[in-house]
Amino acid sequence: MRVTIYDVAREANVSLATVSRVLNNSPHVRESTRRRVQEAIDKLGFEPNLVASALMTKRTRLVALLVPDISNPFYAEVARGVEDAAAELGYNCVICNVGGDTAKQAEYVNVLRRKGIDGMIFGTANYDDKLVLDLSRGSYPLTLMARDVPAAEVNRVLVDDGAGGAMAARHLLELGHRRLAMVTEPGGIHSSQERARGFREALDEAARDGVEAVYLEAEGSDIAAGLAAGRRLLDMTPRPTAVFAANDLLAIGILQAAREADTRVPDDLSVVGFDGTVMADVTQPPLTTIVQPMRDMGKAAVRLLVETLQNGGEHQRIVMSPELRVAGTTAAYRPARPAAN
Amino acid sequence: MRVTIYDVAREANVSLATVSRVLNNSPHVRESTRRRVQEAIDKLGFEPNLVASALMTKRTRLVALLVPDISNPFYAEVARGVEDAAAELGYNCVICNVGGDTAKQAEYVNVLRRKGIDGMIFGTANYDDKLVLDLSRGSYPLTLMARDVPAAEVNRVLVDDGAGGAMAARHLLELGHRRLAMVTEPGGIHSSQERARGFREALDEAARDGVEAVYLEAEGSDIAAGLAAGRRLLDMTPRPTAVFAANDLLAIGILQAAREADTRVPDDLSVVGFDGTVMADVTQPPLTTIVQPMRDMGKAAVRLLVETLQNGGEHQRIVMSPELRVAGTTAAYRPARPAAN
DNA sequence: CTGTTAGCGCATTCAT
DNA sequence: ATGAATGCGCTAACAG
Repeated sequence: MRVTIYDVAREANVSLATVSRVLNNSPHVRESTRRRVQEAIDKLGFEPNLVASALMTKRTRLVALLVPDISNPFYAEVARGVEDAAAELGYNCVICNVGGDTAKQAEYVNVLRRKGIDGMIFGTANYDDKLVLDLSRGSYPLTLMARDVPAAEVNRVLVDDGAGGAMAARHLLELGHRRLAMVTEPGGIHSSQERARGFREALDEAARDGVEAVYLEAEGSDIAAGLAAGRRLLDMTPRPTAVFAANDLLAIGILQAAREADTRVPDDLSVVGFDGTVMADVTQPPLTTIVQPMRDMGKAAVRLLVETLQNGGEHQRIVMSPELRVAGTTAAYRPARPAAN
Repeated sequence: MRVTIYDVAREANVSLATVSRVLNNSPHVRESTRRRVQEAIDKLGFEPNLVASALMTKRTRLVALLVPDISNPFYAEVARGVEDAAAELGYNCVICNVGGDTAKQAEYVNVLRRKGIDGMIFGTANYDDKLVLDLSRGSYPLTLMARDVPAAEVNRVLVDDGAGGAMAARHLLELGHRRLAMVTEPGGIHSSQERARGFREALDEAARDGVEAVYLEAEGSDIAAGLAAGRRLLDMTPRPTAVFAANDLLAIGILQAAREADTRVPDDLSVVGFDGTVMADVTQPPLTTIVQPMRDMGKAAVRLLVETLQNGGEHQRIVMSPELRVAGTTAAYRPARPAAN
């Protein structure tokens, strides 16, 4: 970056301002001068310094994506959508793994703002996230992604978790299951609670014919937590014949627990997951799951954010619909089970 | 970002220069003035604008990571390492999905440079990548990651693919397999070829007792390509008793082909993958694979890059060792197979 | 349509 | 140890 706008101006016998106008496609430039300037640009191989430009315009065309962990397939898929849409719109995307650490997250946000990042997508936020509320009050451009903070004035891209839970419930009921279980994520993860609510309500609607349901809270959100929860589940008497897990990883853990216990899936236990990550496709049998449109969610998040950046305007809220993908881990309830082995 | 260094200077009754010195921890500031300035900073809630700073210093403390696809678990894991190490060193990380498109990649790089990105990590590069060579000649700070461009003067973090291939070969030989296959990625993917070379050489060393090996080139690098290759493989007569796939996804595809054909793994066919992504853990049985230290590779890549950014100096080359992780898809060759079903 | 004049917010000489 | 002056490379009024 050595040749500057000034060099171009001299080469083309015009002023800085004219070069700048050409660069920014201002309509107020005669075609012949535009060409002359363009030639000078090409000849000198001039490439505008966007840092200098950002200092004036206050826009870096950089957005940030904050996620708990980019190596988690769900967030990786979302990130793919975010980056794709950002690139399409002329933005680049800064990625941040914030884990669960609130202080770390605040520090990240602070540095990013000072670096001139135009706006952020939060793939992680608590229900009453102070940081989000502060940024929202300062009207810093934000999109929340798969996590809501009801009190904040920001864009949102959500998935109808309740509807997803209901889909799982109805699927299992239709297969004839009457003794059901759900494994939820620990603590106050809002989306997990919503999935449970939808599941419960759908069961309640159908409760006329003696449906029982038990709810287990896992001790984490990963495969190991699913395995532990699965073991507890399989020890229960009477044992549920079908289980809905709040995410795919938990479901996969439950599959492992079933294998340990020589419980056949789906013959002796039906399992439904949530997310539809690539992991669901490689289990054996492939996991029946409630699919979130991860990539599209990422794209939508960027589009809302950029819309806010460029046009301001009202904050938008997009609620996407999950979808049941029936694969190999669910089957009709069979009252009379053949002896195994 | 409304309060500037100038406001602080007035508040503390000093000049801009002094405030700047305090901000940059210059030793030439009296302790009492430093404190006075610091108080003014705190009182006003001043936060330095890093864009302005970058315009002077030419350093944004932003690095970019270019990968084919962040939703690919291998790159997601690498990205996790990159971002972690970057954060630790005070850098942020811009992520870019460049797919296989050379022109798109060049365009990305161009914009990133103009945005002042300090250096880049290439998780994708051809053997004689023109872009990498150009950047290298312009002495733009670069680290190549899992892909080499021999002629370039840049940092590198590589994995000993040849050694990995050899590990796979020796593992299978030790299990008594004598009729082997390898499924490679298509075209000129250097790492895949190296894995094949290591595999072949290890077999050659042991060739005294009649080892046969066949090499299949898959038509892609994903599960579908593995499935197709697996079908071809299982149709061969005599059929190989063990197969080494150039990556986990291909291996998973082969597992699926085996299932289709009622070929039991590992009883009737042993399968070894390469990478050690999370996907390898959730197949049934879990995939025996050659593990790359993905996260550490990402961290090392950043460290080399930042080292170059801060101290210049010689370009470094780190070669990491892969590791055999024996799981459930490999077993001893059994000449007399019991009738199945 | 084009040129002149000011900055954006900070770092960095060079004096003192 | 501190201050005054200058400029990083560009955009944005405001004239003309």
